[in-house]
Amino acid sequence: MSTEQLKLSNQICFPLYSASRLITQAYQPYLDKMGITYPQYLVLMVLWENDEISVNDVAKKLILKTNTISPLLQRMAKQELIERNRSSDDERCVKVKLTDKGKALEAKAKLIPEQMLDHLLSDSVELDDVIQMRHQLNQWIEILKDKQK
Amino acid sequence: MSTEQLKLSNQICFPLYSASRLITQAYQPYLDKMGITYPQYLVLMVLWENDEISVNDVAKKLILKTNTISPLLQRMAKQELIERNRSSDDERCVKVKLTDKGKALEAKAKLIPEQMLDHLLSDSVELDDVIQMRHQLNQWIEILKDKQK
DNA sequence: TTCGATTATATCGTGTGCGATACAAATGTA
DNA sequence: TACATTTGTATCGCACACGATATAATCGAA
Repeated sequence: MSTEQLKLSNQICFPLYSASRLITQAYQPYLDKMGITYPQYLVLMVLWENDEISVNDVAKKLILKTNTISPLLQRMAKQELIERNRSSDDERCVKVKLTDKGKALEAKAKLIPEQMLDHLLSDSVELDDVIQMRHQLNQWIEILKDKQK
Repeated sequence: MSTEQLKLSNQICFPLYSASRLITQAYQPYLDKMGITYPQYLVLMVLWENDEISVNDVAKKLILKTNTISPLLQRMAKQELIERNRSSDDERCVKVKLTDKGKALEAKAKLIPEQMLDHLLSDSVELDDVIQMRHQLNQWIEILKDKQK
């Protein structure tokens, strides 16, 4: 195996790590206007698609563990963006749903992607490149999720 | 602009965020054997290429701010992986270099990329795909770094 | 039916990331 | 030379991530 290939996994992990942070930073001005963080924005997106959903299912959709999601949802409940309620079916289960305040953010949030796209595209990174990358990343994520167990 | 395109920035940001975390998790077993974290591994890689380097220059190479790097380096100094010394040229400047213990990790660390590559490649994600993605990500990072200011 | 295993959530400790701020050393300029 | 500005580092507060652990509710097999 060549030295070039030996270094490749480092050379792909670091760009992923950096690009992820930089793009999240590019979201920040828009998220600041809404008073939320990027992980909180992800939770809101899940809840706009799912009326009522368990802590566990939010975690699965975001590929996070409940020990991350649980405090995150507690902070969002404190901000009155969501409501947390024990399920009557299964007393272990906590169901989460949007408050009116949480729902109200949807309109503002829906404008973010369009504004972001201007930041993300350029001469060297075009729409087709991004679509291709998304495809590769999603396949990769599926593989890595399986190995995670 | 189509709905598909409007959603694209979210659909690329989340995969980047998830893939970054999942790949870092895949590194974890190897890093655990060395008793370091992924950001600490990045610092070591910088120091294997640079004998003596300032806190600020480490930060620039890792695209992080000094308020992240500074405590990180302090923890690494406490583990005796590195030494921190005020520069005599410029008293504001703190120079960092590897200890023998830090240098000793290099041999073990150099084996990680080869082992990782097995985890990362598959039928659906081949070497060429990864090389292509790295290229795109690096171009993207340059653009986003400029906009960061 | 009982009791060990599993599941859903929460808590704790540690290590990042990052905005805001502080402070001393160096630099530039009148 | 004075003195405002810039630069390099550190500190503080907060919000993740995540491994380890705890606890209660549910499930499942003898």
